[in-house]
Amino acid sequence: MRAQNYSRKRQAIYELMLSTDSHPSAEWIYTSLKPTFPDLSLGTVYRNLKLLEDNGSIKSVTVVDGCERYDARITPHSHFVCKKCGRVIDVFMSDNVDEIGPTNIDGVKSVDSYNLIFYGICENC
Amino acid sequence: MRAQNYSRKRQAIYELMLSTDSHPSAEWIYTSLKPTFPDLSLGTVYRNLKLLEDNGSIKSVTVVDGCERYDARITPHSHFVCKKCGRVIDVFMSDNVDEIGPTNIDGVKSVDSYNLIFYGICENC
DNA sequence: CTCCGTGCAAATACTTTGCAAAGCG
DNA sequence: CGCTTTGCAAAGTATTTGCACGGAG
Repeated sequence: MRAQNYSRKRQAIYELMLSTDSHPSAEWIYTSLKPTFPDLSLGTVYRNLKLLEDNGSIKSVTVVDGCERYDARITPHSHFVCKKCGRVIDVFMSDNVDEIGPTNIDGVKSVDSYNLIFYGICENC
Repeated sequence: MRAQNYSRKRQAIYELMLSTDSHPSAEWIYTSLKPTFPDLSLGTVYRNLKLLEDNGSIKSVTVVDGCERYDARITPHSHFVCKKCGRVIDVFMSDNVDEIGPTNIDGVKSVDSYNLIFYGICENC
């Protein structure tokens, strides 16, 4: 097991993820990088997204219209999803959210994360 | 447009949904009802779930391992998803959750719902 | 007769995977 | 050389849809 990130394409995917707050889908990344890497294939994007997710570099936010959406922002925050256009927007909340956290839940051994998503209409729609 | 729910199979699907708190997937419903309706088809289950969702009788909770999970409990509450076995458990919280609600979010016109999901390990795993 | 509801199978759509070739240390 | 990464195409999987038939009013 080596320290890894030494693939150009993986690097590019990750950097693109870091540079945007649009919570990209695999398709979006593919389309964005295709001009720069004409031989890029969609399979590679999927593989690398999964890999980056596994090593904790990015997170899966949610599935919008059947497409998985990712976020390179690791610090805990919530999201808003536009029900019309599918846009995903970061939502930062006062830390009172933490107070919701891990209450005792019947039938649950341990809680280690949560995901809070708001739904509605964005200002462009 | 008539008041409708007068299909036997739809009725059965809805009643099954009401009788369980396991947040079924289409497949689970299909398997459960197949003995009673040997000629039931998966397509019908999907069609009726969508229909019930559209008319507000049930709600989509989340997607676990690629499978959409539904809930006939309409009153607002949260969920816990076991990352190992995929079990979905209802979570009822003190109403301080409401306080999280619709804060002003940049780029958002209106918020009309939210979805809060906890992840962790359930007591069976 | 006219709709609604359904079985069945084919079609979608996103994602995963097998494999052989290319890259990198 | 050995291990990683990738393109490509095929396979997978959950879900949707077209169509013709069956049932209720």
